[in-house]
Amino acid sequence: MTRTRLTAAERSEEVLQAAVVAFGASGYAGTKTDEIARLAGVSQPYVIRLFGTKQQLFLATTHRVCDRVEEAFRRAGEREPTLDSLGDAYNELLPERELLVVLLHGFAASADPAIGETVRSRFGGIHRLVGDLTGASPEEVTKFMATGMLLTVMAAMQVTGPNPVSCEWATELLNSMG
Amino acid sequence: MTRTRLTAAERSEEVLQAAVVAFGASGYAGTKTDEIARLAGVSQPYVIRLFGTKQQLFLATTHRVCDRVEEAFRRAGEREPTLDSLGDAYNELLPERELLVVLLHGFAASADPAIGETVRSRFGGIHRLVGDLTGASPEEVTKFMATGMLLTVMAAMQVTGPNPVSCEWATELLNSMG
DNA sequence: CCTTGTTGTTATCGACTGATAACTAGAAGG
DNA sequence: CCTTCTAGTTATCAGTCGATAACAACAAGG
Repeated sequence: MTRTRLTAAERSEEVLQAAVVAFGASGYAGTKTDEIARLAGVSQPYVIRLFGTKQQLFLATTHRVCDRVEEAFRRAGEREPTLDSLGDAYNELLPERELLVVLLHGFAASADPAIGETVRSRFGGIHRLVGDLTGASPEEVTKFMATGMLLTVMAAMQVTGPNPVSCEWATELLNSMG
Repeated sequence: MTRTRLTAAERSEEVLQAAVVAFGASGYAGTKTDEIARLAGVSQPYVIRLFGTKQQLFLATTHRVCDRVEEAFRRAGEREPTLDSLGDAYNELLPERELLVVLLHGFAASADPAIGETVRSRFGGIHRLVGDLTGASPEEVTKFMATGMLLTVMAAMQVTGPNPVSCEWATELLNSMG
């Protein structure tokens, strides 16, 4: 078995995907760079060399996740510029549980100045994007964002997404979300 | 200055209050037991002896926070059994930012089995309590919980509560929450 | 073929951190 | 006063984890 050699950019991409999974599972402080390295199939020091520092890797991961959310929203907006359409798009992101949960971990880690600033900026950007794409009223956009946060929290608690823990209250919530 | 000697129960209470602040700031994995000890004015090994383990201390902290939320809801429900009344009660909890943010850190740390189970159970309990106290429809209760999660996330991002980071999108969200 | 640049590794450090053990000290009861 | 129980400490370990440094291996161009 010959190890495939990739360019630094290609390998960084693979590490980033591994980072989404790992950070999504255990958060910023709770994830070891070694775990990410194992998932990506490289050594731990190489992960550090590619991204400089664990914090920078987490920031890159956060940006990646936000990019994907915005991309999904934009695509949905092109198809049909309504909140329902964007909501469907968000729901289709849910199966990749780690993706959205990385967001939550970012919010939670806002006490770190660099993370806090990044997360505030990206969240604001998504909020604005939703309004711009749909032209919905501030009240409607707020309700949309609130529902999104509830869904994200439920994903973190593993009552939504793949292999959900069965919970009566969870099914009741999901049924009454419209 | 003579050190005041307290009973184990009294000291545990002080440590628990310190734990709310510390865990609220840095989360489960990101908080060191030594930091909690410093805040409580005792030595780090004593914190461990009082609670057995860092995880158990975190679980106790989560229970404490959920108890306080439920207590606030119950009190508000006695005064006036409406969602608006409970919403006001939640807003009055907001100034103690760490309190609600501990919740968020609990959700985020759900990958740990013990924490996940605890957090699911308590969240379900709060959801049920809100319905029981107000008699509101499932749709209304869901919207209430969603708004609560958005507020909690905003508290974590430090755009609500004391000394908020000023953000246009944050003020817009807060104004359109009814 | 050999030099050079880039991908990737192994070895290792140094700081941290939860937990344990052993000891100290204040209070209560006789 | 003395014993005993509990509150609390200091000292310290054992394992972790991010980061650095030095080296190895593969590819490409001359």
